[in-house]
Amino acid sequence: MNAPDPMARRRLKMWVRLLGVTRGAESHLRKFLRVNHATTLPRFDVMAALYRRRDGVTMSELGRMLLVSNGNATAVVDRLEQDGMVRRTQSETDRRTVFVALTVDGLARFEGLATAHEAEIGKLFARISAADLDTLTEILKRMGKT
Amino acid sequence: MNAPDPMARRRLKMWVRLLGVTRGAESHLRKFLRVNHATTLPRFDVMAALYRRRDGVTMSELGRMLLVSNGNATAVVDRLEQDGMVRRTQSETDRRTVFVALTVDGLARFEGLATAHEAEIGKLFARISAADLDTLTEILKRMGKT
DNA sequence: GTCATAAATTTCAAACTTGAAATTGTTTTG
DNA sequence: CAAAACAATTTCAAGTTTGAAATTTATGAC
Repeated sequence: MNAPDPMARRRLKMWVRLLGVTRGAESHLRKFLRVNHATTLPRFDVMAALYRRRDGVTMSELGRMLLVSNGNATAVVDRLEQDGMVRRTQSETDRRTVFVALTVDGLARFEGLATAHEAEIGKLFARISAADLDTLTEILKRMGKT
Repeated sequence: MNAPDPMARRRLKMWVRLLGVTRGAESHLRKFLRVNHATTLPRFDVMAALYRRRDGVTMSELGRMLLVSNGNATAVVDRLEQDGMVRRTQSETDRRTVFVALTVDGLARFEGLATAHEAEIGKLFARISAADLDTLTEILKRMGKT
């Protein structure tokens, strides 16, 4: 019947590991952001994306950067806007498109968060050797190219 | 001011890649399960956990296996139970604990899903060389040991 | 120019997820 | 034994996430 493909099996094992490590780290980060900084991972992710693109991005771009749906982007941006971290601006040239950008407050807030976040990631993955780190990043980079 | 730690910076880059690859793959799988098999990733994950532990597991164990909260486990199991894929049984010896297990239907359903899922993972990661695959799995295995 | 098509965003319902509080049951300790 | 401490699960409110449908605006074909 189903000829068990050994390569597919190995790929599956890899995927299970990948998912496990990622979920574990996400869980840790979520707790870190909540307890130490009264925020959440999705909010942080949105702010990080807006920090990289300081001039502002459209809602669609934002969704694409974070690999989330439009509806999701809308919801998180709504809440960040209510908190004054983020500002929406309608495009002059195309009235369908909306730009989002960090406010001054949002920028200041994010810079604090980013420092703490980077330090926490540093701790979280402290046990990985420099060699493993680079190997891993390289392989992941290759995997990302689709 | 903040002495930028080069190692922490590299760890952050790795994490961003890791998250990107994982989210991309999750997205793909979610769509695959929805379109081709009318189910969802969390449901699949629960069924997979119950398949590995055919005798049944407690709700707590289930949550721990999947790295999700108790509340989450309860909700997904509720829905799977309504669909007849899963059965709850109270423990005889400790009336607080509840065992969950696949029903006969659930088992049959999962076996179909698992085959298709493994094949899809095979396709999804087909471009990774065997060498990269093993290196990656090894590194992830080391990372998981916490 | 009009109309069909496409694009950008929001809205919506349903599902998922979390963490805290509540419930129920067990165990330990004074 | 009584009561405090602990454990397993569920309930709950809030937030996140999805994909589909609706809305608004732009563009291309005729």
